[in-house]
Amino acid sequence: MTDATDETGRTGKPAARTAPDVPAVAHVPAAPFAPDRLTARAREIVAAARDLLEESGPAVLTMRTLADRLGIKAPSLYKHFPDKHAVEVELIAQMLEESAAALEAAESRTPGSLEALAEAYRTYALAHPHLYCLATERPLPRTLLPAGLEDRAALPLLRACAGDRDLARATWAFTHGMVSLEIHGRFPEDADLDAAWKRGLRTLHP
Amino acid sequence: MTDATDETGRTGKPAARTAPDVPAVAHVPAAPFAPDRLTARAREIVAAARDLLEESGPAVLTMRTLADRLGIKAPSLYKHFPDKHAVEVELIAQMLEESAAALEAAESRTPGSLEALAEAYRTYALAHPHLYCLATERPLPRTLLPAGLEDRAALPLLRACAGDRDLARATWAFTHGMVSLEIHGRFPEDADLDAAWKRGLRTLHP
DNA sequence: CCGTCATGGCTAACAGCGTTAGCTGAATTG
DNA sequence: CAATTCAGCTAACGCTGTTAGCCATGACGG
Repeated sequence: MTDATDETGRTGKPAARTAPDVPAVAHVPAAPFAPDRLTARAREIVAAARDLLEESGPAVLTMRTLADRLGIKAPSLYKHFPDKHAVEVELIAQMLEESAAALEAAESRTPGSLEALAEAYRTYALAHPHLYCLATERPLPRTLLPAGLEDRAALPLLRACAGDRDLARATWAFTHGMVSLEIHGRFPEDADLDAAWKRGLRTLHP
Repeated sequence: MTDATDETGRTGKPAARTAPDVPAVAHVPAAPFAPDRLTARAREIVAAARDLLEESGPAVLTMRTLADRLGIKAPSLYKHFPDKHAVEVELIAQMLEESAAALEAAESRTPGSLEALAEAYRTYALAHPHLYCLATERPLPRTLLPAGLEDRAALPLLRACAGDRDLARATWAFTHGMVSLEIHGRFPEDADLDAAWKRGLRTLHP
């Protein structure tokens, strides 16, 4: 569990009195989401990286193939990012941002519905499996992410759980576990996953 | 989702009439578990690989460092395994075997207890996080694994769910999700994970 | 208008990765 | 004793992320 390269962060929040101190309204865009986070060229690079990742998987997302796709040479990428990890961080931020948006949309379509949130989560993850795994199968680079993004991604589910953090975490674990096992093909081929989803959601939210 | 290197397998079993056609007794060692699966030297190599992985993580598990630890040169490893993936497959098999054993032990200690199974699962995974991730975050190399091992690892939970496959899958997803998120430090630092585990297990098995 | 400087490309190179080819000495076997 | 297999070795290839250092372009201040 000692992987060295890690982030510890998670700034304060006064420790939370398990009761709902959760904002009741959705769509407060938590952080202003600085648009000058990246230069225009850097955004192009991230876009190309994302195409590459989603099309062909992480093994193909290489500084050289990435540069190729942009018509430049690999070392030039280092004029825009300090290292490969930094462009991966941007991809992780995109995934967080988009899945938060997907959850917020589901919430405003069907307020309070856990099923709607779960469906949105599953749909987004399965539509972007490589991106989902990239963002999910390593420690969160919290200190490098836009402020508030992690919380924003978590809030819709917490709201649907009426502020019950334990239930929200258990539900998140269930949905993440289903998606993760599904993406990696760990269920038997003939497994009825829709039924497993329904079963899990029904027992978690009776 | 097209990762090329994959295994499709999952040999037959006549499709299962959702009802418990599950063996009622534990500890039937499903497959004879051929001890000549590997030569003695190959087993030494796998043991060294495992030490390396568990001590220092996947980035350090390199053909060269592995050879170093054995006092030989990297190319010599290819006299014993066709490639690196083949030694990883052995590590995956070890993880499956050991976690199956841990679940079977918990089952025979406290028959029918989901809590006991979940605790055994969580304890094993957190004791071997790198191994757990290695075995879990890629498609199962089913065709290369000892026959019956995957099923054996799944059976205790299926028994505790009285043969209800949907419930067993939902529960597996929950436990895997909790462990995965915990290993990668995705929960807030101050999160009470014991409470989340209890909450999830209680609602899944009232 | 001209010098200065930042920007964003480039080539060459390094260390480390998985892996292959081909050699060699020791042990086993017919 | 000859032949063969085993298990090590060195050298090398193509790939990876990354660094150093060079050069053209364009913006800007005096």
